[in-house]
Amino acid sequence: METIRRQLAPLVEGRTLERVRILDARWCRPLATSEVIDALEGRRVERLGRRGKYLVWSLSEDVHLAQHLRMTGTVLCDPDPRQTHVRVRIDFDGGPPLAIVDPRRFGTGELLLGGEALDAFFDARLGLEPLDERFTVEHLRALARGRSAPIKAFLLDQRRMAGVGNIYADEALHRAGIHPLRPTGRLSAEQHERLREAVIWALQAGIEARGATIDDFRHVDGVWGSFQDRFQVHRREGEPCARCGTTIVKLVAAGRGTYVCETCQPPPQKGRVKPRAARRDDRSPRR
DNA sequence: CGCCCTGTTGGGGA
DNA sequence: ATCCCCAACAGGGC
Repeated sequence: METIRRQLAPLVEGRTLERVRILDARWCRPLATSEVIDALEGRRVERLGRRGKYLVWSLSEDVHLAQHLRMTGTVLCDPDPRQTHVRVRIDFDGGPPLAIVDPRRFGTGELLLGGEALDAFFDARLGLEPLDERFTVEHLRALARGRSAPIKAFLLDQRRMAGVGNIYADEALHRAGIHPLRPTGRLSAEQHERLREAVIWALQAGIEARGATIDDFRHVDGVWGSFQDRFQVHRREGEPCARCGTTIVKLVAAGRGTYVCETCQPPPQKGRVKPRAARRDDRSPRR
């Protein structure tokens, strides 16, 4: 399987889930597998969509399934019977069956009854997507104001902006010339502008490298590798920075392996922090 | 061969 | 608000 809109959606939209087998009880926790199966079987797929890193199955009678593939999940169409790590199997009223395959078993499927429950689920988890036209520099600055967390943690927090993963964060920070450990709230206005541009650039570069669209997932056999070749810093420890030649180093930020050119991305000052007078316009940031 | 570390993610508890 | 660890497995280095 390659994509949501282009391949998977045409395959499943309009079809009825005839039989759903959940082979891994953890997939739909905390609900029981029987509960989820009962809610899904016999319903028609109205639309297969995407929100952030979630794949969203919208079924008849306003029933929704928010599926996340996490690290190692894939959706396979008409899988080999010997396929390992099959966690969910779906048979339709016609067309090939689907298998949700996930060696590491991090993937999840959340049953959401009604559009309100669906929106509440995502409102609690996802911010605007960087490619959303509403994601302006002003929006970014408002989100960043007053935050002390490292900018990399900020980028990875899906509640602030949705859809940016570890690789995109590294690539964007390198392009913007910002060190991943810089405190989010201390970036200049110009850095916010550069960062916004860089995140959008990184997402579009990834999309283009795979010949994909924004609604496509990365779980495509053989396509992921071609994207890796384009990384500027991610997983390039010990290699020279393409821009300045400095050796790329690896560190940990936000609990994730993080790659950086410390010439292009100057580290924040270490040691004690200078005491700062309280700022006048210290309004509490939204939410 | 075994042990240890790492990882395309997100949540819960400290 | 932030940080750390955890989920469960495969693959690579030693």
